[in-house]
Amino acid sequence: MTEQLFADVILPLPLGDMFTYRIPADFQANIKVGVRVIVQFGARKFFSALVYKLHNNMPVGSFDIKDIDAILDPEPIITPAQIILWEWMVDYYCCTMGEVYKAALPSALKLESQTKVSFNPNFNMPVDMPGEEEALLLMLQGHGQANIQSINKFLGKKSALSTLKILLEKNAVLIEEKLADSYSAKVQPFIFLHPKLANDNAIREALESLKKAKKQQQLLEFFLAETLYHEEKRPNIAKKELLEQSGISDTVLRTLLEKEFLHLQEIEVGRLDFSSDGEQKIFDLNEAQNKAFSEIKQYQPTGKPVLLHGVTASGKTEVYIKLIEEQLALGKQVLYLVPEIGLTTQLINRLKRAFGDKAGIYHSRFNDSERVEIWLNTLHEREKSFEIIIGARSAALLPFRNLGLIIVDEEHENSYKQFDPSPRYNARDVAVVLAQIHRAQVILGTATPSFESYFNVKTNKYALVEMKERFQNISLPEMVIADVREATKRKQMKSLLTPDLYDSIETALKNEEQVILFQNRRGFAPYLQCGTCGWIPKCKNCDVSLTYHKHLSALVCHYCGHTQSLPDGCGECHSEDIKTRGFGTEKIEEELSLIFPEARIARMDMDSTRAKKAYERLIYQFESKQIDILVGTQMVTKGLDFDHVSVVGILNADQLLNYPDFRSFERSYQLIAQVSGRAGRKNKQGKVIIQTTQPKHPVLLEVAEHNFIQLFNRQMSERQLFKYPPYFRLVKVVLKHKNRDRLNLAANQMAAKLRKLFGFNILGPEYPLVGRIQSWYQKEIWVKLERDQKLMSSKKKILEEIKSIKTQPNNAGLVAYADVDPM
DNA sequence: AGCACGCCGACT
DNA sequence: GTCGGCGTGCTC
Repeated sequence: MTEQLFADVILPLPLGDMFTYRIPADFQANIKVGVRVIVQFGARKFFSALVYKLHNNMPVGSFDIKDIDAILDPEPIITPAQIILWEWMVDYYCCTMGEVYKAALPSALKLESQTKVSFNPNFNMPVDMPGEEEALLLMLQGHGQANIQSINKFLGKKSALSTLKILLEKNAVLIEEKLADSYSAKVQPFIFLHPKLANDNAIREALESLKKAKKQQQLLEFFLAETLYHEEKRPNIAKKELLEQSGISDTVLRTLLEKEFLHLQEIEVGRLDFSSDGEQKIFDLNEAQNKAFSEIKQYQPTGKPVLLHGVTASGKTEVYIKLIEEQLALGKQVLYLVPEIGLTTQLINRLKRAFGDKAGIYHSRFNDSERVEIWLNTLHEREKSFEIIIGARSAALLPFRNLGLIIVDEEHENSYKQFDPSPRYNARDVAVVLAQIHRAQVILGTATPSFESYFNVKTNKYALVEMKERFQNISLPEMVIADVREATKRKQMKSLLTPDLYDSIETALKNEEQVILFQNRRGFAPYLQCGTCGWIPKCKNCDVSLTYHKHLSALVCHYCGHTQSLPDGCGECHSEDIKTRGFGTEKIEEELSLIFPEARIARMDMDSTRAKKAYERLIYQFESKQIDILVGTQMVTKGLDFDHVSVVGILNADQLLNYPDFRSFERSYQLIAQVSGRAGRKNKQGKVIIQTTQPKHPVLLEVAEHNFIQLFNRQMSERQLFKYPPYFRLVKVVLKHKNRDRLNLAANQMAAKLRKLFGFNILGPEYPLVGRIQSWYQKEIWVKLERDQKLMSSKKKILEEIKSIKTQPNNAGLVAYADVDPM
């Protein structure tokens, strides 16, 4: 083999060009593609870069070639398959290798000179610590935290990264990210009986001693009734649950803990089983599931992605579990993608139960050590390694060595698409490419296919497997369209409810059944308005009206979070006649409590689930029937399985239909069908009431008839006519600037250039729905590209234009980027 | 993305 | 006379 003198490396920077370093002679035997190396970049910055290519072509140019400083890994930390995937992502999503590298690797694996380092307090310094390492550790112990520059200075080295790597492996130091989230969010306090009260006698004595402390006695008794003396005997109860259900305060509990009658312990919540359906071991598939299972298997040799279109509650998960089992038996890895980890607790618990510690969860908000562990686990075969990775978007970028199956659950979800920062990839589409590279099977599962995927079925790129019946004889819900305008005219509206919805809720409550109400807007009122002059309070940073949040008694911007107090009067005419307009979840909650004062009502939206575990608590309370009516935003549409929901109400379908976007009908259909799927219980048909002022709207009629095909076909002819996806590819060019005039100038210039290149297939420049966010003015230009061979070169041309506009004089401070397949 | 270099205004 | 504002260009 010829000597390999040079290495092209990937730097964790948004730079398009490759950078070449010389490999010193004594490194040449150990360097490999895919290992990390430390390189100096610029005058004083050091990075851990990734070796992309080895060669002996002297680069041309008038610069000095620097040496590689150190090799960090004995073996590659990425796979050849990943490099192929990254190359595809760079071309397809108009991003750089560096950006993909940054997005893919957990931060502990990409030390940068900016990284903050601190001493790990749990580390015991061994006696034989090498002098340099010991000195550094003592310094860190004293200073608390240090950045890499100061460590370099301290050690008198150009780069201390290799020393740090060793200390990191010894677990002696912590780096920044680890500090930020070192406590995993997975634990929750639980209350146990103290070991001192091991027998009935001791318990009796304890209760006796609390004679004078009524509250304490009550709480202890309540605890015993819920645990030891409960029919489903259990050893503990969640602290939150105990306090909420007993209605006794935290201080009383604390005294009992101090008296050592009770005992508190943090327990990992991930292992907990909230669901009421008990142990669900893997069981046999029913007929429909078996049919789907064997159909999917038939497509395995063809390499075609499978779209699994199964109505809500058709039991897709069981089919997945069976398919996963099979792959595991073959010794293959499985990737199970979910849209948002936080909202899929039920599913994760189920998979965890089925596969135990063979299943690992991966998510960008996970703490870093855990992410590194999963990364290495996925890469190397170990005695105990994760064979199934359940994760959101970024899990598609893990270093799979032997992938056999990818499942993309809820493939229609737009949270698979990353907005910001680059790479702006869609994990669903990345998964399809990844499967191709590994020759693995990929299944896109959903109850409401995205039109893109269904189009791919129609054009024979994907195979279709359908599950048309719901599990356990639950029939599809009855769909009712309720005319709000008519009811208003006849003065039949009860606040926000049509008579149809009101009656249904009343009946459900009477029968002790549950209700879900959906309104895709949080807060109390979307905006306030002056009744005299029409003035509307707006955000000072963004061009949007402020949403009124009653419980905060404040106005909140939903784009930047800016919060201000309520105005005393109109900002223009000083009239005091300020009215609320429209309604959000908060208002619905309030109005309902007036109409149904006896009902237990809860709200589920971004505001009410912000606290840790608040989401899980709500789900638990709803499942255990502590809540009668759940009011929520999109969140209530996500894969929750409830047993006692008989009525689902969509408060305002118009708001969905009238959203100004070419996908609004697709979205409306998906949202309505998904919430509707929550209605229906064993042997009883559920009911869905859609409130609208457009009762004859074709989309609503099609949703009501469960007629997906007709809706799809009608939309397809429109998309074709107006050159939208899936017939055309969209590239959104986004321009941002703090100065409005500069932005407009640049945007017009850009649009003119693009028109020269692509003619009429250009829309804009236009302000997006919100023309200014956090003091940045924004404009968008939409490019519609034909799906042909020129696609790649067209994207390259767009990128060149973006590059050229950014480097033009006066355009400093201009942010410009391309978003391929925007959502 | 950073960061150094460089060219014009307000200050001891 | 200098300090510092940020616009421009480079990093193997």
